[in-house]
Amino acid sequence: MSVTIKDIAKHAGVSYSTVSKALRDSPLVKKPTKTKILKIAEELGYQPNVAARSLVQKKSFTIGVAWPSVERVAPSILITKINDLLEEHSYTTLLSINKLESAIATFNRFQVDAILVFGETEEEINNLKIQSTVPILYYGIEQHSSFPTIDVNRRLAIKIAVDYLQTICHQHIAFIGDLSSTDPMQKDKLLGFLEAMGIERPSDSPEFIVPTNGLEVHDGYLAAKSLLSSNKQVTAIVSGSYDLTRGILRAASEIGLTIPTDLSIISYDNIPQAENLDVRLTTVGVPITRIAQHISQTLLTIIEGETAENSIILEPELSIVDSCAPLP
Amino acid sequence: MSVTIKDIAKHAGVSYSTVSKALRDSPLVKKPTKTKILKIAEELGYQPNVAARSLVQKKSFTIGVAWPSVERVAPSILITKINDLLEEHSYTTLLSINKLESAIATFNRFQVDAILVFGETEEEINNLKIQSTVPILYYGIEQHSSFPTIDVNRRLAIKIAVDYLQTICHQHIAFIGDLSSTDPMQKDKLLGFLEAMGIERPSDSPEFIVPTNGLEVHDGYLAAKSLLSSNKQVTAIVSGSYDLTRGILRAASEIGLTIPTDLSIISYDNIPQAENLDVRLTTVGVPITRIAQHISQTLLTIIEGETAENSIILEPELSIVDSCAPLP
DNA sequence: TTGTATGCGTTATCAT
DNA sequence: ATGATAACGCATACAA
Repeated sequence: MSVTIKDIAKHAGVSYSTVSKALRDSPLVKKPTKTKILKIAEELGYQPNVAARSLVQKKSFTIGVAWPSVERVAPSILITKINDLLEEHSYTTLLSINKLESAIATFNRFQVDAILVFGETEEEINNLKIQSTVPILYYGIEQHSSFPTIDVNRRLAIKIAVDYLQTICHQHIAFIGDLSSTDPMQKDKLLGFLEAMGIERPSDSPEFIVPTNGLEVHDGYLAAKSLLSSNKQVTAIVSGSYDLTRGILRAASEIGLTIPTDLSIISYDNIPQAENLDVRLTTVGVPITRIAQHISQTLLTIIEGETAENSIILEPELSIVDSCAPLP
Repeated sequence: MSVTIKDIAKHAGVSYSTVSKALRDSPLVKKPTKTKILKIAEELGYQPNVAARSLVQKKSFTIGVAWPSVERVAPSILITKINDLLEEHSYTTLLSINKLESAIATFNRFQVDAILVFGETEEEINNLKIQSTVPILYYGIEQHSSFPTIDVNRRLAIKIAVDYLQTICHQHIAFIGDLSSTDPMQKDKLLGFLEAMGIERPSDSPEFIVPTNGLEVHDGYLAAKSLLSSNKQVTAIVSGSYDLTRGILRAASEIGLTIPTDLSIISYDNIPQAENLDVRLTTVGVPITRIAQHISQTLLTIIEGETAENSIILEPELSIVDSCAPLP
């Protein structure tokens, strides 16, 4: 049986409403009584009952995150960041790994203050039978006007990378990316490459588009190995993800290519580079901290009831460092 | 504003206590009224308020999962399975990625019925300041008597693998595993290898212990490449994880070794092998479905208030298939 | 400054 | 078979 404010009241010899005020640090209660009550609460290991509180306040200070694909690594870093930011505003995040439909139902029953949905396709969202009382924010689907959405412009990111390579005189530029799944995020990157290179269909220029079988380091390694061992005169590679890039670097070093002298690389990326690589990577993308800030800010806004702007698209930045050099 | 049983009552022209009974499918209410009420509830998109319910029932039918390290892939498959099993008993799981201390606090405030803690070290657990009203089950720490624990005998698993290889005449057996972190689970596997081989310290026989820099496919690939290119006469490899094994297979095939003719491999593993590899792997470990069943069963038991057996250790199985053959 | 009373949405008990 | 009412833990408007 857990301890309630009434227990504290009994110990302190005051009424339980005084305890309630003291715990909420109300100015309506004298310093001495307040400290005394706080001390007793501490000793008794009091934890406020969210159920009771959210019943009366109609607010739980909790944000539900629907996350059907726990297996994916990239979003998990983002979630951690968002969680930290929301914590600063005294909100807690709770994740559900159920199917989207039942995750939303659960969060509604729990009366969370807002729901964040991660990387579902637009079709899944439109097929939802459920109507949610709680406001929902979607991340990682294509822009759409009928519900609030926040996303990253991946197409433009890759385009920026290619454009930059071209301005520093590269012509034989290859794209290594994962096209094995139906993941729209990965497809978007290819589209950016095609657009920047002025290619209509991938089949028009298959020699410079190297599809991988996944997003792991080894997938990048295999793709780069096959590309670089062939005798195509590639001078630059645009990589679809940080992990793929790590594999590419490994392949290049095995073949004896120096970065950026023999080969330039720009990596799509929005995660901080913890790992110490041989080269500091030139990257393009939206920094993950910026994404996290936007998402948590938007969540707080829609909780306030102010209808936030629908369809926010974050624009990528090119961060030029060492893995990329102009052609003579 | 969300719809309550009172709203339904108004629409149906009955008292709200009747609605409550109807929704809970009580036999105390007539068929016609029941169906009518259910229909209205459906139309109005009614979702029961967990706060109110758990306040009076002192039960939320929810299990909190403390999961501070979202980034790791292996446990996520396990969580998904546990979630499915609990769902069959009409329990919902909610994950928290906060630090253990605040995750437990949150779950206590939410009055979840039980908490499952994933892969913390014993030290962290002993340092917890917080006292939890809610029963806690720990997974993936060393056995300990003072709180309920469930874990897998990894040491024995690797030992079984080595023993088996020795009975089929292998002598030059190598171990490839991740020793880069302080993860006790990985250390345990090494201990099993040392024990089975009769080695005191790793430094006594460094040529057959190949540490990797992580648990990814590529880490296994690199380790195997260096091991197999050297001229040590290794006839069998015991691998610390499924991903490492994938890398090892890749390296072997590049070098031109046929499995199991030229090289036997036993992989530690407790995940189902979705991927189609060239060889069906001989594995050792506790099947993940069995782990999930034990965990969810134990959770339900401790919720009932029956003090479950402390420190359950699941014993591994050897599953002999194709990647392993006797030496002539 | 402190105490009393009311209501949040639901279940459960009791009366009709 | 249905309705009225108390109780769960808490916040808050109001009374003292």
